This record gives sequence, structure tokens and C-alpha cells, in this order.
Amino acid sequence: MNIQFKKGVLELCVLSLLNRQDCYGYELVEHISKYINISEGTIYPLLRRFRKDGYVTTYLQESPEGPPRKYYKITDEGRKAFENLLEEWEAFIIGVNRIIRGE
Amino acid sequence: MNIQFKKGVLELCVLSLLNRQDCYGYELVEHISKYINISEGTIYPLLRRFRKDGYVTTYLQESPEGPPRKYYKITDEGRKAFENLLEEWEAFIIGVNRIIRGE
DNA sequence: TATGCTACCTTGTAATGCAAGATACTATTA
DNA sequence: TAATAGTATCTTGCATTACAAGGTAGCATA
Repeated sequence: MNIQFKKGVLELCVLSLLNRQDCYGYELVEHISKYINISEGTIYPLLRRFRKDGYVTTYLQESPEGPPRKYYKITDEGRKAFENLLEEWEAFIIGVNRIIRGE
Repeated sequence: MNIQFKKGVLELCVLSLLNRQDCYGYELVEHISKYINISEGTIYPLLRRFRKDGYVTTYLQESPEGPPRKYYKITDEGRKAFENLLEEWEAFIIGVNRIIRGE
């Protein structure tokens, strides 16, 4: 797995999942790493960035197992960011494919 | 254009173009930036990395305009790297799409 | 007791895109 | 002649970010 591919795309993936439902950090790692190899040391700083940028809010909830879970809830601003990012991603893929396939 | 998307993908694009024909740096910038916004400060260090890793060899050729052009020629090793990178890229896209589209 | 799983977090390192700037050659125009 | 613009190369320093590695803590099971 090429590390560099991931840069920027993880934000898109996380926002996409949060757009469907509130999640806690560990849950996001588990879900995403089914398809893309990521670690917790990547997700937690990213979520802190999101909160700082106003893309998510958080609330605590007790867990039936282990310490309490910190849930992340996407905001309207986060939703806008997600839509922009998704558009950019799709345009990017098209551009890359044109270059790779030789126009 | 999200800067982060580009990381890693530029290597794939450059190798893909060199796989079709020898190019000089400035030419690569012009070609790629038709679809993806990149600058010379990105390409030249990348090409130096490629040479260091044995993915390309170089030769100089006079230009009808401006200073001599440094052409980059892909090696067998570079071609292998390209094929691996392409496979990884395609698998990566599939994974990302699964996450974004909700499996 | 200790092992393993869940769940959170931080620190330091490595990788790399880019802005900004330098250099230099050629051609065109004032 | 001087100035401008285009081609073409390169370097330095900064910002971003993924991750390995480590730490803390709660709960369940052996």
C-alpha cells in the first residue's frame, strides 16, 4: 500500500462515513482499514483537525466495553466540505486517468 | 485542487508518460498540468529521486529555443515500478469508492 | 494475576508538494 | 542597445500529514 496515495483521501473517507452517521474514532479506524490500511495515530489527529475547523462536534457516550466513546457528529460546514472534497476527488480521478491512459 | 490528493499520484503520472516516450522536465510539467495543477519545484526533485532509484537515466540534447534539455528515459526497473504502482493505484481507487459509496 | 480487547491520546520522524527565487539561453520589440 | 518574455534548468525552506511507537485506562476472561 503506497502511503502517499492516502494523503488527503482519508479526509474524504472520514467525512463520508460521518455524513451517514455519528462514529467514534476507533470505529472509523476499523471500518476504513477494511479497505485502506490506516492506524489510530492517523485518525485521532485528523479528527482533532476537523473539530478545530468546525467540521464536526463531539459528545461522549459510555461504552458497554472499555472506556467511554467519543462520538463525532458532522456539521453543516463539514457537509459542505465533504461535498467540495468529493467533487474535487472525482475531477482528480478523471485527470489522472487521462494522463495514465494517454488522453 | 486539493494538494494532498497529488501525493504519490504524480509518480504514477510521470512514470506513465516516460513509459510512452522520453521527456524533459519542463515538458512533463506542461503536459501534466493540463489536468493536474503542478509546478516545476515538484517535478525536478521527483525526477532526481527517480534517477537516484534507478528508474530513469538521463541525457542532454540541445534545444532550438532556450538552454539544453535534459531528457529522462525510463529503465526496466522503472517500468516494473510503474506496473506495481498502477496496480496499487487501481486497488486503492476501488477501496476508496467502496468507502465513499457505502460498500 | 495476567492477558487481551476496546478505546482514547501524544510525540517525533519521514515524505513530499510548492512558493519563491536564482540562473541562463534565445527571440522579439522598443 | 536595452528591455521583455518565453523556454528550461535548479535549490532552499516551509507546511502538511501518515505513521510507528508509546502511553493511559476500563472491562472480561482465563
